[in-house]
Amino acid sequence: MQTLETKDAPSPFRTRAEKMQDRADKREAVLRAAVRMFNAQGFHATSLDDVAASLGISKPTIYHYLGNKEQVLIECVTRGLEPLRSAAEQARAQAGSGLERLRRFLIDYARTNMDDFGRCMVRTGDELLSPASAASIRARKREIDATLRALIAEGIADGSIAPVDVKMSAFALAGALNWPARWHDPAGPDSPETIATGLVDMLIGGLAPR
Amino acid sequence: MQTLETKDAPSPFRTRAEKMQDRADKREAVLRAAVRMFNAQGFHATSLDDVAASLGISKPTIYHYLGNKEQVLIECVTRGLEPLRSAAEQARAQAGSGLERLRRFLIDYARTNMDDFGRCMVRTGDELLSPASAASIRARKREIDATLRALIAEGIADGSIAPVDVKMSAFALAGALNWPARWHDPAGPDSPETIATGLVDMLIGGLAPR
DNA sequence: CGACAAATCTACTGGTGAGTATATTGCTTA
DNA sequence: TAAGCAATATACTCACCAGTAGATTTGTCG
Repeated sequence: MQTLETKDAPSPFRTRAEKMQDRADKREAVLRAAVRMFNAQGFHATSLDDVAASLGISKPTIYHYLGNKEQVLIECVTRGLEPLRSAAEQARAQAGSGLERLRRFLIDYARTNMDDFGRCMVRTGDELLSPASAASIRARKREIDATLRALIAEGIADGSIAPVDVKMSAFALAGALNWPARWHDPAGPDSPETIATGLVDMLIGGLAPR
Repeated sequence: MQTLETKDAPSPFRTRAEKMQDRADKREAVLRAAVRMFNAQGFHATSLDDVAASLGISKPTIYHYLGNKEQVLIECVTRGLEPLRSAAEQARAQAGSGLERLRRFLIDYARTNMDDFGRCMVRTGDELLSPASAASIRARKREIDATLRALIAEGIADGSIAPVDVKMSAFALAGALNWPARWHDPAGPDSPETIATGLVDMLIGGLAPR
């Protein structure tokens, strides 16, 4: 296998690695196109013919790369979930008070929910998936939720968080930070960063004056 | 028109008023059946044949009462929206500090979002409706949001609410209180009442210790 | 009574969209 | 060079479902 590559004169003969990369890139492009259309029109209202047309390819090509329509959706949701899983992992490993770690996590959580895959993940209810896939996705979401609750509980234990009801607070936080998946306009004036910190600071501080 | 009615021996001959009531009852039954199925399986995945079958009637009967499928959905959303509009009206008219009035409103808001029509209203995005209907629904939702923001602003003005960012707080509150439309299980242990007050109190108090 | 309207059915049409069968082209490898 | 595989297309099939046509029943009103 020729590992030497001429950088400035790209050969039209692709190595095996390059071809795998090509394939991955095309898969990726299909997913990006699909997720945008799912977010804009909804899953059921988006046909794979439409997705294919938007890329200038034909439907069987999508089947070649992704198997079937549900797979396309599952892959989109999975990609939306992954950064959350990773943020949760980090949060659990980090040092600092419960509140500090929670705040960091919540901001990541909110930011992630505003990108294409995150929005799709939030908006995809169980009813769109086969029972088996729905269960698997639910399980992964439950892990995120478990981390959220653990961070709240730790904050309460170390005194950095008030003695709130853990379950209720977790629901309130998740709801407030999932909601932008519905309304956020990437073309709007507020960046995801600004929105994320704005929402989180309000949730931490509450409405009542101190 | 015979206004005399024998209470204990109901006649099989219906008056005009009774017949109008009959008609309204049937419309209502169709909507209840439809909204349940929309919530359980999604709008696109629910056929009117299914809805009809669940009532032991046939599809043309639904068309007789409601025109077409979009009308069914619009009617469901409208019914979900009405209690919110009414709660907003009340809140604007009431006396008390901004925070007190806001709290009352938020609890009504949360409760409403957990009944069948409320859930449907929250979950029905613009993409399911024709542009015209979507615009009309959006306008009504904007009014609710305007009330929410006004109450927050008044609370800030009278000192019962901390000087938060009004827009951000409104989004956070709405998101947290809409979220139960996704996860609340009417058969679960917590009553809508309990959940509503739990969420609202957490949002008012915040996470940070006082 | 006879005409009309309300309520309801069965049986259809027409469109859409997921998924497939099959052909073609060109690269890779024995 | 022949076999095989990857990538892609065209052109289908099949199921489902919104919406409609038209018949039927029944109660109402002139």
